[in-house]
Formats: sequence, structure tokens, C-alpha cells
Amino acid sequence: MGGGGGTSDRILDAALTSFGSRGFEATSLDTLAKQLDIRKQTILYWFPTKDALLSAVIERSAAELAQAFESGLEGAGEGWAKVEAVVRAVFRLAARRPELLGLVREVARLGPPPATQMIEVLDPLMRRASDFLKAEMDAGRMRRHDPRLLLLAIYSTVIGMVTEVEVLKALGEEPTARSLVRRRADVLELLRSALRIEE
Amino acid sequence: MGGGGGTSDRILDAALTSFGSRGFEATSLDTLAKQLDIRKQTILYWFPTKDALLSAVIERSAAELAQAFESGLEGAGEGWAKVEAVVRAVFRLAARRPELLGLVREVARLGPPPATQMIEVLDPLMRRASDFLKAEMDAGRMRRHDPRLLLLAIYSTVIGMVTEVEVLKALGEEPTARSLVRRRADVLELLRSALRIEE
DNA sequence: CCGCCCATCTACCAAATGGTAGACAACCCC
DNA sequence: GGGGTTGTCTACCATTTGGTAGATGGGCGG
Repeated sequence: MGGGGGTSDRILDAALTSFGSRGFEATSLDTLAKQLDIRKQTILYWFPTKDALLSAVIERSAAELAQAFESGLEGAGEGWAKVEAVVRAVFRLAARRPELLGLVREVARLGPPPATQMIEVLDPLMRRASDFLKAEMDAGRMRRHDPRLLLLAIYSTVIGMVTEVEVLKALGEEPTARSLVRRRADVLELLRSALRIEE
Repeated sequence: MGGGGGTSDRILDAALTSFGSRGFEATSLDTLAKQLDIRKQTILYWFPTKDALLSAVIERSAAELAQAFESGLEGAGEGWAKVEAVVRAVFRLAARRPELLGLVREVARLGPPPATQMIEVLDPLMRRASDFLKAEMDAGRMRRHDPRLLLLAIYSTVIGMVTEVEVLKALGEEPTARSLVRRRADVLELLRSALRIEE
């Protein structure tokens, strides 16, 4: 399968981009095919249904996301440094592969079964993150919150700051690389304050 | 128009709910009609096209949102009290009319022209909010941030905490009224820390 | 009482969409 | 050299979808 894999990988790339930016339902097999200069029957040769294509996109993307989180955690210290490392990793991903984060939003919007599939892959990481936050709070190195709700808040803030392009423009900011850097700084500042222990 | 308005209002209600939860493209005129026990031609009698229906839904929703924000601002004091009042108003809305916030997300996702339409209505409020935050920072009553990015962060966090139901469930929390109260408390705590001036 | 208007419907249309079946060419291996 | 496999295509199908045109019945006003 490695030989002809060029086409199926190109299909997955195009599908990821379109699903993550235009949405799953707004993306037709014909428009994807047109972008790739192939026929939709070729897509259906590699992926028997449109849902199967989505499933393959999610599988690959979830793996890539998990890898990005893992690499963000490598070398990270404790407490805030670790949170910062992960947030920076997500922003790096946003810079290189914005469609991935767009897909995360889209899949969450679609609900089960796509959302379930994505979550099954990311769940171990989410549990580790939650456990880590709880341990830091128990050790008194981080202000006490419900770790799960804190995770949701972090997720919401980070993903929103990265993907809510229309709202960003409405606020007078263009979605440039420079703006992304500033948004990252803001998110880190906000989260650092929220997590800090104060006397 | 008041006489026959029963049907067109019911259409708008059903459309809001479906657009806000399933998405615009995933909602067909036929399925909306079925829910209302009418024919899609009846929908097209009141709204000439599906896009016109969306536009009408946005117009009504944006007005309702603006009103909720305004009412949140009434009676509010200064600084943090004002931010808290607005956040509480949004959570009240989330409890009563969750589909409204779902629509906000969906419209932002769709981009122009729907996003432009929504933003045109909310822009004056966003400017007031931004100006307010800037004035508070200038007066030294609030930690200094870029007011526009802070607004985006607040928007992202609040909307995410309210609407990211799949992620919430993945974190082991059911989207109940009780959970909404706890999420509100968390968001307020997080934002309060972020905005606090510290010595 | 009748005509007009409104609101809902039936019938229909064209295009889009996801999908199936088989043709065909290139390549590889026996 | 021929048969089989792979990957791409054409042709086609059924259903869905957004929309149009005109029929119909109820209600209201002159």
C-alpha cells in the first residue's frame, strides 16, 4: 500500500484542510476531488465512504496532536513550566498546522461518533494533564481549582485564541504570525495569573 | 405581520435551535419543516431562501444577545464588578437559551457574510467593552493587557466553557445546570486572577 | 354573498451529493 | 507474453436539497 500511498495521503491532507476550515458537511467529495485534480471515485477507492474519510483524518490528526502534546511535555519542568510548555506546543502547532486545531473544533461540534474517536486518542493525555494539575495543587505549587474544569478552561481559551479568526478580526486584529505571538503571550499571562499561588 | 407571525416565529425558533446545535449546512429545510409539522414551502413563504432564514435568525439573536449584555451591565459598578456582571449575564443566557450561544459559535465558524452580520450588531458593545477595559487599566484598577486580546480571551473562555459539551463530557463532567454553576465560578475565578492588580 | 388576500399545500424542477459498477491502462511477476 | 493487480476513470444511480409555480381553503371586508 506504500506505493500508491501518495494519493491517499494527498486526499487526507486536502480533507483535513477543508474539514477544519469549511466544515465537514460543507465539504463535498466533488470539491475535494477538484482541488486534487482527481475524480471523487478515486477518493472513494481509497476511502469507501465520506464518513470513513473523516474517520481516517481524525485518526491521523489525533496521533499528530498527541505527539505535539508529548513533545511539549518533554524536557518540561514542574508546575507552571509544564503548563507553559504545553501551551507553547499548541501555539507552535497553530503556526505550522492551523488546520489541525480547526479540525479539533469541528469534530467537537459534530459530536459522536467523530468526537468519541478523537477523544479516545486524547483521553490518556487529558487524564495525565488532569492528574498533573491535581498533584501540583495538592503539593501547594498551584492555586486550587477543579482540575477538570481548569483543563476545559485552558482548552477553551487556547483553542479560541487560536481559531476564532472572525472574532479576532472584529476586534481589529489581523490573524498574522505576529498576532499569534502576541496572543500566545496573552494566554500565558492570563493562565499564569490564574494558576499562581498568592500569599 | 403580527397575525400570521405565529408560524414565522416558530420557524425562527426551530431554525435557531438546529443551526446552533447541528449546524447550518447539516440542517435542511425539510428536516426543519418536519419538526414543525409543516412543509418546507411554508418556510419558503416566510423566508425566500435558506440564507434569508439564517439572516433573520441572526438578526433576532444578535438583538437578544445585545440585550442580555446590556442588562448585565445595568447596575454594575466599576472594574471587576462590571466584568463579573457581564460574565454572569452570559451564563444566565447559557442556562435559559443555550442555543443562542451555540449560534454565536456557528456563525463565527461560517465566516462572512453571516459573521459580518452578527458582528455589526455586537460591534458597538465590543467597542464599549474594549474602551472600558482600557480605561480601567489606565486608571490602575486592572492589570494591563491588550484590551482587544483580553476580550478575545474572555470571549473564548466563556463561550468554550458554555458550549464545548463534548470536551466537558470527555473530562468526566455532565453538562447539567449544577455543572454550569461550577463552570461559572471557575471562569470568574480565573478571570479575576488574570485581571487583578498585584503588589 | 362574493371577491380578494393570506397562508398552506401539492407537484414539480434542476442541481448537488454520496455512492456503485465496470472499463481501461500501466506495471509486475511467473 | 499473458494474466493479475492496482489505481484511475467514465457512466450511471438514487436520494437529497433548495427552490418555483400554481392550487386550495379559510377568513375577512365591502
